[in-house]
Amino acid sequence: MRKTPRSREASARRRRRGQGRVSRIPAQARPGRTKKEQREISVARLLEAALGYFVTEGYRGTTIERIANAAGLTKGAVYFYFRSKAGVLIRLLEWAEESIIDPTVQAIEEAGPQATDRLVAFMHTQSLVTTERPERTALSRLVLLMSLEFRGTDDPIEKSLDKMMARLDAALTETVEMGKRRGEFRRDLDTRQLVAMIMSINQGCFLEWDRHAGTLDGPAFVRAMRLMVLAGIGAAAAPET
Amino acid sequence: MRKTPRSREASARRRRRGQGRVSRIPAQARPGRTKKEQREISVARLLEAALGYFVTEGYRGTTIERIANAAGLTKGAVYFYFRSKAGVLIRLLEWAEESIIDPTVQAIEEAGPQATDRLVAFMHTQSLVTTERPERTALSRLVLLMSLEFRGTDDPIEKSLDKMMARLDAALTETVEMGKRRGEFRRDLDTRQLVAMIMSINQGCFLEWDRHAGTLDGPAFVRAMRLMVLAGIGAAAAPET
Amino acid sequence: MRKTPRSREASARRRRRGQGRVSRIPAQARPGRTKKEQREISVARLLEAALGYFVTEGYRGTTIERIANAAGLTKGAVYFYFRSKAGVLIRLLEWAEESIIDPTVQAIEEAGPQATDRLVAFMHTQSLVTTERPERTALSRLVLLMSLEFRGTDDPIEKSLDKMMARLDAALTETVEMGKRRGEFRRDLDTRQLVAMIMSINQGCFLEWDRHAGTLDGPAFVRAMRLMVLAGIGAAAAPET
Amino acid sequence: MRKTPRSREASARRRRRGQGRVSRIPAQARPGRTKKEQREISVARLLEAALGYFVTEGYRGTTIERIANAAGLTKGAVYFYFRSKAGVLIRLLEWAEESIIDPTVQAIEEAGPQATDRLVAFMHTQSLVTTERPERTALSRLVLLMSLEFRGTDDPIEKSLDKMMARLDAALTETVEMGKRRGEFRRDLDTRQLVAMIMSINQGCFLEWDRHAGTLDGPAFVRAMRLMVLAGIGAAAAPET
DNA sequence: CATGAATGAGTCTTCATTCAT
DNA sequence: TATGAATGAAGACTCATTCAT
Repeated sequence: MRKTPRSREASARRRRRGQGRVSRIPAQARPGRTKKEQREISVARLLEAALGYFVTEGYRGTTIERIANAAGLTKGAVYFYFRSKAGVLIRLLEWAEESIIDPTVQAIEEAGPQATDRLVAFMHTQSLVTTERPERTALSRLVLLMSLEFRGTDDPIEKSLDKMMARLDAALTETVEMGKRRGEFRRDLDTRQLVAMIMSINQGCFLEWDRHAGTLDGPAFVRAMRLMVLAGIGAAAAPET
Repeated sequence: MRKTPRSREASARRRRRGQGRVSRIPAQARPGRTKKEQREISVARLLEAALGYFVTEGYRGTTIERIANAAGLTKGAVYFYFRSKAGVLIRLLEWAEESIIDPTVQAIEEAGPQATDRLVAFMHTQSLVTTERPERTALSRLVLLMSLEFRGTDDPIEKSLDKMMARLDAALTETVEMGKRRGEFRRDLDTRQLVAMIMSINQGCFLEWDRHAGTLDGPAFVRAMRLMVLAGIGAAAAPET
Repeated sequence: MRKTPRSREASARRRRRGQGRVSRIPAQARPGRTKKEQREISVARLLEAALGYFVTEGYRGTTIERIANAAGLTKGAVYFYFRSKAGVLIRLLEWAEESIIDPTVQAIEEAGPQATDRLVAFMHTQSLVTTERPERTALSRLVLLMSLEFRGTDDPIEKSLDKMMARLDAALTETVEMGKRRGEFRRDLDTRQLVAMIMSINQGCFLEWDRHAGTLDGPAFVRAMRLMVLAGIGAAAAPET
Repeated sequence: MRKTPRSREASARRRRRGQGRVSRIPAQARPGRTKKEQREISVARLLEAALGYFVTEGYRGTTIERIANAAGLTKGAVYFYFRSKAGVLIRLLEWAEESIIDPTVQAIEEAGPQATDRLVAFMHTQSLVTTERPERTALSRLVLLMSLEFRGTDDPIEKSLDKMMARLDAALTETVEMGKRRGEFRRDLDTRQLVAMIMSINQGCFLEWDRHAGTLDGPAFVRAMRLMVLAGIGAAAAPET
């Protein structure tokens, strides 16, 4: 029993002396593309592959080689496009900030005048479940998972993750304060606690969703989440028992 | 001169380890202890050290050597007491099952006749925050974190983790069903979704608590959580907006 | 400062290995070689080094590092070319099958019509002593030695070794039966025993040859062996005393 | 696939924290024995266990712990009775010298006046197969196997093994010379070669016997060996073909 | 643009050996 | 007489990273 987290799959040994190699069309062999196009395609494939592995096997659990192979390239190519393994994650995190955090913050700001609407906007843009753009869900998960994996690491990556989370905290804090002012949200709980609770539920739902991988009814789950949060935070909420 | 088939001459073994490590009194040198006592002390220290690292650096991120050193022992000692690195985790998980899952399930069963009481009992025994027995919090966190790290691993550890989670699921499912029957809980949401939500909040709170490491007011946070869950799940919950 | 989940900072890696090892020109630095050539050279060197150590120090007694160093490479290179330590042996065994067993079986089949000729062919192709292609002797020795070292191991290597030996057994059995039919060989001994005896002498001679490492006169020894076997197995053999 | 020569049997993990330990009557607990008796019993058990493992798994392949456990004792006990692992082998080798080499040399000297008788005596005392005193066979095998394993080791053990072999060589040399003088043995082969051949056959037979573990008819095999050697070495031996 | 060879630090694990009790 | 705790030096194997082509 020397296995463990995504252990040394026999698969990785497919390598050998290059005889039985899975027929893999070398990325550069594809015809009729400018270098720039090729570059973009390769980078995109690499990032997608990395994203897929990082959110399922973790950062440490993913080897550069697996990423490269999944993208139809070799290890060296990763170093051609990225400074290092961390560099890949950093790029992914930048992508997450652009496509998750920015839109979320923006959606909150652009939502109607009611705090409740803003809260709903927050939950929806987090895209817990989405079939249209699956990589968005993966990116959300990435932020959550990497926060966990890099917690207490003192790594620049931790900082940048913290920064992203802080942006969400800030947007939510503003929303909660507005909600309280407007009488939409309960006032018996500290703003800080309320924000923490919203984030808790949001993140917790990601975890649960993953845990039941596929056996949970997506739309129903999202609806349940929305109802729970609104009921829990609402002004109408039952007084302490 | 090669001795006995490539032997480890005892001769040349002059402790060359002392590169500044904390001066460490060899554990066995401590006087006046029976072997049984010594064993218990060492195992306990090792488990505590492992627990501490596993929940902060992750399983993969923790080396056997660090665990050993933190316990004032050497790598070899870990292998004297445990079969392998996984063996350490397994023992920790057994401990978690005994001291977290068992009491939680029991507390739910022994709580008053009301489903609400049972739900509160669940939340309290999960002991998100506790000063009395800090290792209980760590053990809860361990279960959560390891579930993440071993997800999709096909490792026996994953199975045992799943089993533990399933026990909580089962206890909560029963409670939710009772609550619905008795009119305590809302009926507009599927039991499965409700249970998933409770678990989500529970787990999400762990995450948030960690994330704000110490800057959150414990009791207030726990109270917020309780209020949120009760409001969200309660019969009095506001109908869908 | 802990970087990327417990990362191997490239930074601090200043070759601190140079503890007097033979000055070793990094293999890849050698100029003017295509990758294919380089690969072949490295694999060949590695296999030769491994063969040399395996037959003198045994499989267990040989470390990957020694093999690598003897080939002017580092441990990592061995794992670049072979799956594992066992993988090196397996490749060596394949080589042995091709260059020892195959030719031996073929030589027996192609030898003249007389069983005696076939037997002589068997002994000669086993190449107990040969100056032309010294690695053939080493490979023969390897098969013998590894059979011993892996005996009762339940390792796939044991199986493949058994298979090789079985091929020799089969070829000899056929030869002995033919010899008996044609009246060339004695009939007072069971075929099975006769075959076992031929193998015994063959293997025993390897052992003795090794034991007297160089102090025995090669050609004379081989001649003695041939005479012994022929006299012992011959039809003219003296009846039991 | 990280196994190999008698690899890390799961069995060795039977250890654990002493719960499921196989019920093992502690050697020292047996009543009504003087210390001297106990000593002798323990040493004997240890030596037998070591012998059994050394000849099946090899010296390197045998751990002190396995020896101890097989003898119903613990590792420490081995160090109580023997200086080291090598010490165990040395004692075993002394035993082999006493019970194999000495009797063999003596039997040769005491055999009748004919060289042939002496040669037969040599082969018989080597006791390739014997049911009466199985440890004699094991000890013979030990000498052969350890010669192989320690070959080229520069270890004192190698020297002592060489010494033992040299005694057999000497006795055989004398016998062969006598046989040539008396016209019993062929004179067309150098004495050295003849002696080497006899040793070869003797050792080769051990190997073959082991290889066919049990599927060979013992008495018939021994008889075949005797016939082969006598025919091969005899004066009546067929002239070179 | 990308590959393949090679490196070496790091990590798990094994095992002979020591020693207090 | 013997045990159990503990050590530490290997040794197998992994993987991020470098570099010539």
